[in-house]
Amino acid sequence: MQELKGQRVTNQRRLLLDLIRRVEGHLDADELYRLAKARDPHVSLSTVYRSLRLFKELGLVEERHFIEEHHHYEVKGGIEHHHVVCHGCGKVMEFECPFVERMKKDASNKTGFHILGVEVSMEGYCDRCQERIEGV
Amino acid sequence: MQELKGQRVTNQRRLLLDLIRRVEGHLDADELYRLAKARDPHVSLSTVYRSLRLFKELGLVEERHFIEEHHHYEVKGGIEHHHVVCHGCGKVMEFECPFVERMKKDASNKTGFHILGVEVSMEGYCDRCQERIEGV
DNA sequence: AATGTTATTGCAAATGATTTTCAATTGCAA
DNA sequence: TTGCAATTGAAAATCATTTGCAATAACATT
Repeated sequence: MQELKGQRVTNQRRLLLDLIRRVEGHLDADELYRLAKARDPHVSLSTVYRSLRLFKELGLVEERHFIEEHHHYEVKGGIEHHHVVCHGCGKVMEFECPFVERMKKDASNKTGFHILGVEVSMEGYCDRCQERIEGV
Repeated sequence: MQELKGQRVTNQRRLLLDLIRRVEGHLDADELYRLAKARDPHVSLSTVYRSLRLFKELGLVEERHFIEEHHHYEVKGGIEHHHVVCHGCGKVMEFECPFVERMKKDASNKTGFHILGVEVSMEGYCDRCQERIEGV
């Protein structure tokens, strides 16, 4: 967005980005911190946050807002997908949504916004939790 | 979810729910606190949070997760709608989305989840901010 | 390889949002 | 009107994230 001069490729950044890429799924800052510390015991949590913000600004990772307070991060790129979160156990599943393009146009017409991103998040109960609750 | 015994109808709860209902839009906890304090100077912020949580659990209000850290709340009921948030000025607009039912079925088939809620949130730039940025 | 500049780091303290603790108060059923 | 449990306000605690600052490390230039 701004400040694109002289970013440096540091060990911690390499490590962190590598981890985010390797671990597929939806890491939060703390999980990433723990993983990173396992490999390099003196990375700091601040650096994790700072790097996440940088990666986000550079468009390398995306930030997700699920039910919880804290955020989750995943690599950008690949197929666009969306998320269902289970209220029972917190499980997150991804799915592709064939309607987003149409929704985008539709919403743009209705609101006058120039729309950059669409996030569809659903909540409910995963198959396992349905059984547990309904006692099938 | 649990504990549905003996809830009491107190002045502050009446006041808070009344405010949320009266003020249409997307209040956050702090705005609600300020509004409430204007009418009854000694409501506390804790009570605002406690009441919001209660209302949410009772299904009276819904919690929204926009770009910002803190949450926004709006009365449940009325027509189901979704949100676009402007990156430039933070403006939030609502729109109705004709695809949600289809999306819900589609996602349910794909993931096996029993889906209770769908939230479509879009981000971009509102008409005013588009002009400002593109210098039209 | 040695140097200087400047981005980056780690740590600790600061912040912002929300939750909890606890003693005092209040709603409500008896 | 009494009694008890639910609710409240105020302050402290917690959780997620950010920031200030002095020490360190990257990288371009000698």
